Amino acid sequence: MDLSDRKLKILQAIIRNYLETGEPVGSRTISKFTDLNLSSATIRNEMSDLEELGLIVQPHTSAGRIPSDRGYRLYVDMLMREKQEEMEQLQVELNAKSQKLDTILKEAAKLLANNTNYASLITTPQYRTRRLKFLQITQVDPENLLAIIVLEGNIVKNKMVAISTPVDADVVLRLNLLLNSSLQGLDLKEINLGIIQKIKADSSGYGLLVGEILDAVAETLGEEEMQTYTSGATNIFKYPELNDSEKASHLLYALEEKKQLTELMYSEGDNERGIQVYIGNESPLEATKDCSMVTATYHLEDGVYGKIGIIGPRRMDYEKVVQALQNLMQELDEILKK
Amino acid sequence: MDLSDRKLKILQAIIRNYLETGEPVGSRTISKFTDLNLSSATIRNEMSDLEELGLIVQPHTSAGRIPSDRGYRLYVDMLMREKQEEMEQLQVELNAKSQKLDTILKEAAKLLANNTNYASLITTPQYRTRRLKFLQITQVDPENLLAIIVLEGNIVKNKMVAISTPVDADVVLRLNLLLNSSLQGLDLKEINLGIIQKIKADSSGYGLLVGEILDAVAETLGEEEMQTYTSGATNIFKYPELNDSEKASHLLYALEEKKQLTELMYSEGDNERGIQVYIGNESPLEATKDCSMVTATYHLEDGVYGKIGIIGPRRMDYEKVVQALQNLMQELDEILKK
DNA sequence: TGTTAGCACTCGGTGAGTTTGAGTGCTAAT
DNA sequence: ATTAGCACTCAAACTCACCGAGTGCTAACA
Repeated sequence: MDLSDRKLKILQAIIRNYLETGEPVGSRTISKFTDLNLSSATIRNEMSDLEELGLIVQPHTSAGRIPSDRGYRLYVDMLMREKQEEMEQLQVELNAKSQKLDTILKEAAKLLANNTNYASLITTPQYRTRRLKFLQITQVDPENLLAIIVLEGNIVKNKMVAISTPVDADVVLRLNLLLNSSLQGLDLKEINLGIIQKIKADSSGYGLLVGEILDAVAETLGEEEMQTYTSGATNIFKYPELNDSEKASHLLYALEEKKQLTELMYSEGDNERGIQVYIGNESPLEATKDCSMVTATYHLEDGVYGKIGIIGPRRMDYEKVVQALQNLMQELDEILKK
Repeated sequence: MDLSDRKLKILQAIIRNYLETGEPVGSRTISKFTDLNLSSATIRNEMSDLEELGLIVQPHTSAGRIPSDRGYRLYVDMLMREKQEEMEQLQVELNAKSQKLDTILKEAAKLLANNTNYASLITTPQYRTRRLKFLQITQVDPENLLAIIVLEGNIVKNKMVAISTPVDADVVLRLNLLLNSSLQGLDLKEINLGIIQKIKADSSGYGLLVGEILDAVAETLGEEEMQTYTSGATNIFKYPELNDSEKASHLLYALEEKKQLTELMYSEGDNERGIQVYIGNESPLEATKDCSMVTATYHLEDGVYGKIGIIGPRRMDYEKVVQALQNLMQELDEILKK
């Protein structure tokens, strides 16, 4: 049996209708809904075929049909191919008043959630490959030094270092010189034990102090602080099929914990550019078995990227979501590249 | 009609029992449950009185009784008075490995939620009255200066300032001297327009540059970035009486938005030290009409404080919650004062 | 006078039986 | 190849009787 054009049209009609109503859709509905001018009986025959092909299922005998995961998949794939060119803008407007990255990201998540009525999540970008621009040690008070670390792209981190013995100003000055000349321009990965040993050796006399500081710096840099922000978690209550306490609770828990979802978003290695769609059981995550998830990647500059995702019911308006994601990605790119 | 000791005991028994089961409790249960050795009939009479006093209510004729908001209130007040002295420790152990305030606070919220099985929230402390310890300007690259601001208590903030014209090293040095001598030791409130004008006047020649920097500094300090972290939001699904989508959705939305809840926590002005309890409709917030909320204040040092709160069902184990809050406050005090 | 036993009454919850209606599959006619 | 017609299915909604926990009241009791 083959997938005639008519069958595809019927499948599409079934999915569209189901997206709207959330109810199983019957032959009569389709017969009226489409412009194919076919009777419900004919539709029934076709539906029977579609079911045999595994694209739609009946929740129980004598109920209408709903799309299966495979059905959605086909639909999404079709969509993606079609919508490649036409691009009606969906208004997504990031207000970049604040320069702070995390504020922008949080706002982006919120925007996305509000625009789509699904839950959204977004991660901070990964800086693994950034180079150290410079490093500055300052004496704050007799017991504390402040280490300020500036990375390429003007990412600033700081760390208070409690020191065991007071030092005076010119030592701090020399420390700065030493550390900067040794570390400047290095990749975070390159600042490893070897280098640290070498610096300690070079620092005639201040070995202990230098050690303390380097440890602190390494620790600060090591804090891989990828964060994930979520928004619109409560949107899921808008969809009756997720709105039972069992499912909602699991899903919300996953959104609160974020860890698993974040991992999932980063797991699809190859597909770094472009949009990834998980439909129902395609997701390895228990909590999202009854949902669909659409993820995308935004790019800051070469090699530095973060992820955006949307979670909603299986009957998600994939068209709109993909649209919204693309717009947002574009806007993020613009703002972040400044 | 008076509140005899016996009535109090019965009320207490009713509440205790209801806290456990979540079901309306009947006279027979109390008759067995307490050591008063009274028949159910007697209990019924007493319960009838308690109902007349507005301390308990029947959800419908021929059902057991459940505590009213007033009943809970009485119970909580009794509890608070009694438990003033005895203090069995509840294990609350903050792992202070990271020095970063927000990490500690997030962990505190999580801990609290896990220990109590309710939802928790915590705000970052307010620094309004902190003094400027010192300020440092560093040249990062030809177009950018980095302003680092250290406040009392070693709170570090930083801000990148894009400058219109490049400057050389000794100008930066003089800037540092000027700004520090003018601003050091000042309260954030004291750094106002007047002072800024005066500094600009003093900065013969660099007026424009100084202006840019001061604006940036003021902006950074002005960013009153009180944040609220929540945890354990999904715990509310554990309580059937909150576990209907209408209520849960509202509550979770409030927890996601945080704004209203934060305002509420800070609204009780006078009660700055100590623990505040809102039972059901006592709260002005629509979203928590079916919940109880217990809030407490933790103190960093004079005048600097933040809030912790717990949200759960009306039948919250107030005893445990108050206990947990007190322990956590104590622990926070210790860690944060370092 | 306070406590108790007994009894009639109330009402939410449960479960069995019934009805309804949307939807299907099959067959025969077009 | 399409359609009209019809018998069949089954979840959802509704009805109804019954159960039992719990009450209020009254009368008896210590």
